[in-house]
Amino acid sequence: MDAYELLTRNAEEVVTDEEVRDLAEDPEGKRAYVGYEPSGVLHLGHLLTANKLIDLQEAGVEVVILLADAHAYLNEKGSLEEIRATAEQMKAQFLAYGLDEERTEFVYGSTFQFDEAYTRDLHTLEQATTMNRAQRAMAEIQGDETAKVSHLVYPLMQTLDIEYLDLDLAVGGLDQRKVHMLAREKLPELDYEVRPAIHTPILADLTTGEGKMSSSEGVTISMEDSTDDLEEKVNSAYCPPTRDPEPDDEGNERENPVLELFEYHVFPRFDEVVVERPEKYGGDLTYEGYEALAADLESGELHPADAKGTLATYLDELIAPGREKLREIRG
RNA sequence: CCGCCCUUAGCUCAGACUGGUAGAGCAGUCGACUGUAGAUCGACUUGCCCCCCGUUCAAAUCGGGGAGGGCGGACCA
Repeated sequence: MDAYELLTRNAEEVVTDEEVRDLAEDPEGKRAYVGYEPSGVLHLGHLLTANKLIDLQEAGVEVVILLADAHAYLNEKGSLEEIRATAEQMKAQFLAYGLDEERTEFVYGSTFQFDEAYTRDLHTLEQATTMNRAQRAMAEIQGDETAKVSHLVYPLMQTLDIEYLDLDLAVGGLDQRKVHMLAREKLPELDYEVRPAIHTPILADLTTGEGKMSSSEGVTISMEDSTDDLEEKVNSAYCPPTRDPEPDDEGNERENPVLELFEYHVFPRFDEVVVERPEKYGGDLTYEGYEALAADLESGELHPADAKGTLATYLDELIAPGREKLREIRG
């Protein structure tokens, strides 16, 4: 797989394609980042962007993971001390998941975001940004909480992080899109360079196929899940035998979350997927890519129940090292 | 600083005027049906009624105080 393909595969959006093509010409030594609010337990949402980071490393790009302790503080996730403790757990889980320790730089936001130069730039950016714009950028991240001044500062800091971490590329879920667009617009106003962004999709809710998987309620698969938890959660997933399900009665678009998990979590990490099936149902099946599996589900060759069992097995394998790490950390 | 409105189940809200220890829809859980899930049937669960004090035989409801949230307070009309 060539560098451009590694950078863009499974991406929902690439901004801009020309800039990323340029980057792919000579990826060695270039720097890309994702910022995460520290969390004690990684879930599939984190792992989806981590998959992209693994792709980037394979293409020769240096990866920076911003452990965004100051951002989490702004977002009222606890004291800086508490936040840093969970950040350490997060770091350990990322490495267990498969990020290359030699090529991954973990940076605490608080180590540079309180510096004088940064703070001055932040205030300049505050002058250059309307409240309306900052709030719109933050809306996806903020959720239902009442808007505070901290919520307006939050995306402005993300904008500056891209400059201060000396990056060539910003990576994030599609929920980060407005923040990255704000950054692309504002960085030149401070005489800094524009950087491209790559956005991963937001996967559908497991049980309904609608909306987002980790939208507050809903079932989330995380590093904490036992093998049994995984089986139970995957088994209860919405899974019609098709890749584009009909909208529900209220007209909401639906995806097939089981197929999405195969596409975005399983196939990027495994060259071959084996469906173990009793003779009664036709015996084992082997897939080397997502398309073939999706086509078989669509045709009826692969029954959803067998797809689910297989999915749970592979997700379990992906999560196992992180789960073990968590167990160690917690004693 | 001043004024008005809101706070009841996980969510959206009814009930308050005319005190009698709470309801609906959605969600959720469990069965039936499908070799998955959903849909569809059938059953079930859910509450410091924001907090404190007071009135009362009795307070979600009335009175006082407080907290959290929303909105308004130039000019013109």
